[in-house]
Amino acid sequence: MNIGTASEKSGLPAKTIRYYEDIGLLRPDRADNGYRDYSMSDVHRLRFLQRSRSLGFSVEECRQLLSLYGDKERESADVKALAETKLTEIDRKLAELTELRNTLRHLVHNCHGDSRPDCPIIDGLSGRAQTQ
Amino acid sequence: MNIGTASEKSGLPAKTIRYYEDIGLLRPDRADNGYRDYSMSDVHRLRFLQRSRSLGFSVEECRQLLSLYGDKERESADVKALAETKLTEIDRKLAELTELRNTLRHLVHNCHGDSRPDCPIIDGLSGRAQTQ
DNA sequence: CTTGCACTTCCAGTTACTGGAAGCTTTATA
DNA sequence: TATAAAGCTTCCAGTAACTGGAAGTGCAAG
Repeated sequence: MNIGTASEKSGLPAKTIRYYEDIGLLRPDRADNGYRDYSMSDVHRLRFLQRSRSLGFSVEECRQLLSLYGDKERESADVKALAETKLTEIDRKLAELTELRNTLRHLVHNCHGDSRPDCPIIDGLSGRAQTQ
Repeated sequence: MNIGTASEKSGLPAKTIRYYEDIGLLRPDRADNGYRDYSMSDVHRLRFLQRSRSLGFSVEECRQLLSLYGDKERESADVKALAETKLTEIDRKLAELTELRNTLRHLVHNCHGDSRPDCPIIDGLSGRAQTQ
């Protein structure tokens, strides 16, 4: 499929898809007319990149995560260690997102726009306050 | 407190904290010697910025979220609409993170590094596959 | 009193895109 | 079949969000 279709299916702009190719994150085929030709597997990689980037992982972290798949030379222990490191990060992100959601929920339900100067919303937004 | 302490408490590099001041995200006091002087409220803002940036929100989105607090001119409906938009985004991010975690968990527990060529991990990593 | 570390500003470099020009290919319409 | 529009190509420049380093000042400890 052409880059436009891959863009639609992955949620990434065509520009970004070409950029990801430039930095070696995928290598689509080329058709006879010179157009890039994306497989479903390419689209899966792109969707994964779209997601993990939007969740705050760096491009290099995404590269590592992608290497968990399809890299036949990697040792099992190696793969597991990397995946477990990322799992810990993901769990932290989940906890932080949950807290952020709770705070915003509170804001929506309890604040009425009167902006009392003592509204402690910022404390919630910033997570458990460090008093020391 | 000085920028070094604010950096420790917020988890942001001093460089980044100065940058956030440059782009108008906070306005710490200045001591007589010219040093920036951060309050606990500043640190809360910084911690919030650290979190929401690492969770994939842009600086401009963070600016909006920060404006939910302390902007006494905003209308209640306005604040609620913004918060609710962000809540929807956060819920989507939560779902995506949860899926990503499940996929990595599966990888850690079920893949043994033998890299079967039909290992469907990439499908999981990329979310529900779009077959059409 | 001087060594060293933290702070200041300023400017240059990096990461990860993003926009636009110039040109070729394909597709839709007259 | 002509031709216009849309989609693709490369290349180069610009932006966002930092990040590193130089050059200089403040301050606390030995």
